[in-house]
Parts: sequence; C-alpha cells; structure tokens
Amino acid sequence: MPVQCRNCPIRKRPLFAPMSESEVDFMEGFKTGELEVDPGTTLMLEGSNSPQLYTALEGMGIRYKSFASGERQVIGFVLPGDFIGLQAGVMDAMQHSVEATTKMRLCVFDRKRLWSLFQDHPERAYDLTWISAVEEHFLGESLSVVGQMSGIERVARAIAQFHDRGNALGMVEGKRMPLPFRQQDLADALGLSLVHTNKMLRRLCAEGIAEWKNGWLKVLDSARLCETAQLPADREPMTRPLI
Amino acid sequence: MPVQCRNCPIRKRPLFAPMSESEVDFMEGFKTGELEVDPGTTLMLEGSNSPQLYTALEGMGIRYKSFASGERQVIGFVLPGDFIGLQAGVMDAMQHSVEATTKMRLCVFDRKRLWSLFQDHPERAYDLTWISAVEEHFLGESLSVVGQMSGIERVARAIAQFHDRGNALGMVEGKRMPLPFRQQDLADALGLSLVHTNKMLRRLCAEGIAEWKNGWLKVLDSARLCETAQLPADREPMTRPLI
DNA sequence: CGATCGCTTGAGCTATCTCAACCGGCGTGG
DNA sequence: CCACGCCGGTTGAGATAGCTCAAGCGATCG
Repeated sequence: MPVQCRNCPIRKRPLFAPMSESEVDFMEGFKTGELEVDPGTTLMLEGSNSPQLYTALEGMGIRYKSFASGERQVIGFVLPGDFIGLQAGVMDAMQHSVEATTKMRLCVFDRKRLWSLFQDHPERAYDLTWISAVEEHFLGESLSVVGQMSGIERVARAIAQFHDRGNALGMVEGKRMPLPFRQQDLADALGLSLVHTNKMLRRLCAEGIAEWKNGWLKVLDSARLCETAQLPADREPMTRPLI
Repeated sequence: MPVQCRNCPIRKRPLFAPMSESEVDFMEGFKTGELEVDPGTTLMLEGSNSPQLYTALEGMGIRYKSFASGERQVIGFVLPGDFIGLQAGVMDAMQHSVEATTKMRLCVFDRKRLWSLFQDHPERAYDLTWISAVEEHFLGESLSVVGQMSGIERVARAIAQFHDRGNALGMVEGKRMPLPFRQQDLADALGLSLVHTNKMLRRLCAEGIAEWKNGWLKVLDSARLCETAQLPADREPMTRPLI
C-alpha cells in the first residue's frame, strides 16, 4: 500500500516494477494510443522535438548522444516502464536520441496534454518531477562509474544493475534474463573500447561470475559480482512513483 | 520578453543569468529566509534529507558523490542562480553532497511548501520539472565528456563551460572571471588524476589559450579554446525558466 | 556461396596514473 | 618576528590500464 509523505502524496513502490492496475487506468486517460516499432527505429532524435511522449511497455532500447567525431555515448538503457521524452516535453528539444534495440511496444502520449496534467493533476506533475529527479540520480551514478572506476568494475557494475532491473521487472528466471544489446552498446555506455569491454566480459565469465551471450545474461555468483562492482550485497531496490 | 509555448507557459531567458525583479518577487513569497555560510560548509549531505531547499545567490560550491574507496566524483559546480536540493525535496534523500567552496549567500525555502507549489502554482511546478530536466541534460553532457574525450579536451571543455556561465552571469570582466576551485576539484569532475589535470592546464596556458591561477580564470584565445574543447564557436547560451 | 555482423584474441603503443620530490604562500604558535 | 607545518600547485620518471590495429571465427542472410 502507498506510503504518504506528510505534505506530498508520494506513493512509493519498487522502481521498474510492472505497472499496477490503477496506474494503467490513469495512463489510459492520457494515452492517445499504442505504438509498436521494429528494432532499429529511432524514437527520439537528439536536437529535435517530438509531439509524442512514450512509456515503454515491452522491449528494450538505448539512449545516446552522438558526437561530431562519430563517437557516441550511451547514456542509458530503456526497459519496460521507462518514460521516454520528458526532455522533449518540457524543454525545447531532446538532448539525446532514443533507439529501439528490439521490437518495442509503447504507450503514446500527446505532448500537448502535458500542460493540462500540470494544471489538473498536481500529483502526477509531482511524479513527473520525481521521474526527472530519478533520471538525474542515475546519470550521476553513471558519471561516477565512468569517472572513477576501472574497466572490470564498470562492466561488473553494469551487469549488476541490469540484473537488478531485470529482477524488479520479473524478467529473471533461473538466474537468466534477456539482454538484447551488443557489446559495443555496453562499451559506449561505459566509456571503454569494444575490445577492452569484451576482455572484461570474458574475465567475468572465466571467473564464473556472470555470462552474457546470445542476448541472455546469467549471473552465476551474485556475491562476487557485487564485490567486483563495488556494490553492497544488501542494497535495496530503488522506488519509483506511479505514473 | 517571454516566449510562450503553445500550451505551456514556458518563459525563457539566458540560463544562469541573474534573477529578474518578478523572479525575486515570487521567490520572496516562498522563501523562509536567507542564509550565509562559510567556505567548507556542507549544505546537503548525500543520503540524508534536508528540510530546506536553497537557491544560490552569491558564492560558489561543489556537488559531489563520495565513494567507499575514499574517491569522490564531482558531478557539478554551483554558481549563483542554481537550485540546490530538488532531489531532497522530491525524492527521499539527496543523491549527492553539496559543499560551499567560498562564502555563500543562499535563499532558503521550506521543503514542506514544495507540495503547495505543485497544487497552487502549476507554472512554477512546471519550471521545477524544467530545472530537473536541465540538470539531467548537463549530467548527460558531463557523462559524454568523461566517457569519450581525451584529457586535454575535457579540461578545455570545462574551462569553456565555466567561461560561458561566467559570461551569462556577468562575472567576466576583461576576459577574467573568478573561479575559486582547486585543481583537485576539477580533476574529480573530469575523472582525471590531479597530476594529469595540472599538466593539461599548464599546456593550455603554455599555448596561450587560457590561464587559471589564484582563483581567477582568464580566457586568452576563445577560438582555439572552443576548438580544443570540441565546441562550436557559435553555440548559443542555454536558457532557463524563471523561478 | 559471398557478404555482413557481432564476437574474440593477440601484439604493440601511449595516454594517463602513481609515486615522489620540491616550491611558495599563509597561518599559527613560540 | 621567526620557524614550522600545511596546503595547493608543479614537475619528473617509471609503470600500466586501456587503446588501436589487425586478423580470424561462426552465424545469419540474401
């Protein structure tokens, strides 16, 4: 049941968990439709604006920024439940691109309704701010990882986080979860070269900590993974608001 | 004069610029007081909550995350006009610490009033979300810099950005602006060692691009600085909403 | 069957790190 | 008023994590 903050109707529950009934109901009111896209589709383009905002219902994707040099920085991975396009909604333009890695099913909102949401549903507006603050938090985490940790630590951390999110989403069965990205995507997220990322992955595999192949991730030794990732084994899952 | 988005009352003007009259007036309504702190004061502590939120009026500070290993990642620099504590206000706890580098004057808000703001001032609530989205944008930028750029590029980029913000705040006089941080702070922000950061700074100085000493930054060759920082020389300043 | 894609592995190179020493300025205490 | 310690900055030297280049492999697809 929801926890209430004294003055703020913050309802908390596990982050990235599948949506509840009431959540779905609410969304139905704002959604303008559903969309299914093929792998490789660009959902949002850096620098452009989008008349639509999305919530991922199924499938996975990537958020990234492109450089003039042709490099790219992956700034996050999109999993079911994630909101896409808040920046487009509230700022002039997206600051990063979003691309579908797998086939995705999306809940579509109309950007124009965002303002009415702020006017008529302050709790939901609050939630949006919450989402944005959470994004900010995760970006801060990523920055810290990329700025301070060694290659093996970065890779282990990423694996551990994927596993956490997979767990929260009920995607893990028998220690296995789908992870349909390329090593290049992970490398671009961690600020490492593809070659080095590969070597670190092989190392985790050789040490019996985790395997990732054919789009499936299997965590074999959670304790040593946490250790390598510099994460406490008893960390509690993040929470996110209903939206 | 304010630009209006069709459905959203977004008012735009240079980011980081000093506050306008109306802005100050509005803030007066919500502020519960002012605070002046000495250098070294911790304004927000990672993991804790704060009953107060701030807007920096004068002085500068640092946002950072600490590691178990004793390392830290500086995730941003606080300059006048910056909002401090949105995460504390909207999430359970701050995700990073904030420390005053110089003496600072702060505008103090009561966290409890945040919710009434969402209820009664949807435009301001919108602005808060805007601020959060902008933070997110800058963090994404930082992540890209730390993840993809070389040492000299990172340092040049940081200098260029300080200079941009200084310009917007009217702090630059005769190409000089105050920059009261230590090289260690910059190093921790860029994910470089102190020694290497120093060497890159010396290089920029030796090449007549920029000097930074005794707390003052002087940009001598803006064009070459932009080039080194991989920034377009004609970039336009960010905008931020009134709050 | 050839081409492409993602993954894997080896070898050599270098940007960056660590260690260590030194310097000047400043505040403090004798 | 001097001596000392501390802090921030500077510089050199050697070590290494991670990069680039390059080649090869299996799977998939047309």
